Amino acid sequence: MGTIQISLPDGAVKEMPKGSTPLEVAKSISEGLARNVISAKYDENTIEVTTPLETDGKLTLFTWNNDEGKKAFWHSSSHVLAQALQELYPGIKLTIGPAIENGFYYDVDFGEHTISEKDFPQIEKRALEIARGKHDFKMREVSKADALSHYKEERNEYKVELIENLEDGDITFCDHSTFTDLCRGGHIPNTGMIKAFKVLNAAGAYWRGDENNPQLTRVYGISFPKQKELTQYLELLEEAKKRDHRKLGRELELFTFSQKVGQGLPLWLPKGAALRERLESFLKKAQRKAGYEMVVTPHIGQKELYVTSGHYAKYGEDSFQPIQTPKDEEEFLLKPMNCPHHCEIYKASPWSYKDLPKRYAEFGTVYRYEQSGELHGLTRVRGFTQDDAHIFCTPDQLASEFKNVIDLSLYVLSSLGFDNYTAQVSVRDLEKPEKYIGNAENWEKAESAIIEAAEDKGLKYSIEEGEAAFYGPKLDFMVKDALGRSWQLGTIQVDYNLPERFDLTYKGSDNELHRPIMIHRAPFGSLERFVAILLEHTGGNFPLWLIPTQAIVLPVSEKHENYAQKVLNSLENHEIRALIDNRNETVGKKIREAEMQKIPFMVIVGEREVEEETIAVRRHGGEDLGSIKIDTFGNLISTEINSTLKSF
RNA sequence: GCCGACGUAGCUCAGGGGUAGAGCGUUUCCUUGGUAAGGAAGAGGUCACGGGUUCAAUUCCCGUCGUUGGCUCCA
Repeated sequence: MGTIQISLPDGAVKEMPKGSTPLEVAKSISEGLARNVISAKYDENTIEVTTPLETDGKLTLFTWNNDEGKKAFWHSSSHVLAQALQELYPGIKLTIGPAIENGFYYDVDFGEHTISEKDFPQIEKRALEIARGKHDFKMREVSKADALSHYKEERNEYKVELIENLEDGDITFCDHSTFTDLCRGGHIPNTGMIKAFKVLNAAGAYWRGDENNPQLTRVYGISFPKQKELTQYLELLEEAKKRDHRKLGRELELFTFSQKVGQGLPLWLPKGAALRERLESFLKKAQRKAGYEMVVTPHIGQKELYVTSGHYAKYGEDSFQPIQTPKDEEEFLLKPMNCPHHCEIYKASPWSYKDLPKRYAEFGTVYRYEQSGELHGLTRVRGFTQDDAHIFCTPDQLASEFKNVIDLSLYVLSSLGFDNYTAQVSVRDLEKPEKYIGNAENWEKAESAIIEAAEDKGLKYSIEEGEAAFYGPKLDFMVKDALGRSWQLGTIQVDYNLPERFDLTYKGSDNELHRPIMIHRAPFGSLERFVAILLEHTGGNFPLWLIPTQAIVLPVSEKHENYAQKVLNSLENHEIRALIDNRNETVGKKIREAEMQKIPFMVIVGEREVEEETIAVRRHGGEDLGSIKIDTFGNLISTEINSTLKSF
């Protein structure tokens, strides 16, 4: 029996007997590692920790502290979930059960049976019993014919379909306890590592993600090596719920909805509207410096406008239906996009290459009939305002214009304290050309323009195939909400198609007419969604420059109201947005309520302050800044604002 | 749009076949209080809406609307 050379990530090379397992390698390093090792990778292949190693290679061992380790842990847990479900609900059909970012799920066809929250405890109980049995996960190779007959016997058409798409010789089953599942591999050594198990949710999910397919039940769960970690995770979820923008929006009186006005149509309350206005003027200022011009367009446009743009063919069916007028055959649409209007603005005059780029910006409110099941607070609504702009430029200008827009977008994100966004380049799906308009050559150009710009700016980005808009590829900035759901905020799109459809031209230096290229861009995306995500990120503690009320004056008693009023006026003269609370309540209560309203500064005035002509300042959270002069306070606020809000 | 859950006072929620309750908020009065809730009294509900079962429905059943967790979609 020979030996093999196993190299480890730290560069060390272990010589081990041929057929050693990753677990044995771990043991040779340390007992502790052997206890904690969950899964392994040999060269580029995910393997079991009990898989014998037969050749030289590079071994990586994973524990719970690696994402790969968690993935194996959760994927293994989904097998346990499946076994528990199969035992409790005989006759169900299992489909797929992957690990996800936080936990795992298993998609199951329950037939006539439905499950709901009431059933979770007994599923958890059974799953934990299985886990405690410390059953080993064992992989075995199965021929395609055997695999097919196994699942045909079970009358599981889903697994049969999966296997039919696999190559013979590349099919493995995984066994543990009495349970067998089609599986590619990547498991923990045995079920005993799973000490805590929670079924989180059950929801409908289409087979293979296609709404034309049957709907399965997706059972979500999460598991941990320690009970304490589950408890902590659940506490984290509870905390996240407190940052839900729908809850904070109500508490901070920013926005509301009315069934009478209509689903998905937000009503901005005065404080929310003031906040929006501030966001708008912030961006307008930056855009002015960046050479944008504001335009204004109406909320409706003739149907023909959207037939020209292609929006009608693509989205007409799923939109608010055309508005009729007294005149026969005249139809208007609520605008779902601003770009067609802006194209017509561009068309209003002839342009020379010397005039370009033209950058038309508008806070344009658009209406889309989003599916009812999609509506969600302010993040997905049917009427919303885009901080939209369209840049019309020559091919020569495209790269630098695109990069300037990236700069502007990053400026917006950083001014609002977003540092954990991801960039995503959305390109077309080459296998579904029917989803897109325009020719391949222009798509090619547009896609590479975006990727080059992203590279040039040193953005870390992922490429998402099939996520492009129907008229062009895009670069999106994605941010997660409190519950970990990812949302698109800013977007930048390159478009060769609308200029063609609207027959936009400019005269080049050769005295010939040329086609401009369009960049669609919105650094916030929509004001509604942006405010929602910002609320969840800040928990309502907005940056000082943005927050509706920066300070509240709290007189200690009614005797100090006159002075408090003077203080308020003075704060307003310092351009501090302040309120006064002169209700007949104790200071303690006023402070408590100001704290809950998340007002950054409480300005308390009583006997001492009247005499000394000062104010006692308390910061949100409790820090006492002591008695200071109003001018000092004014300086403190402006210094703080200037440190977060740089100019563009 | 699909699958599941939910809908009781402005908000958060309890209750349950015999037409309703708490806390906070609100109103009035007392109190003039120094860094996270001072006290008292009062007002406020077609129990989402529409049907059905029942002597009786807010409660049970069905439908509609809305909200919500997912799926699908997202110009």
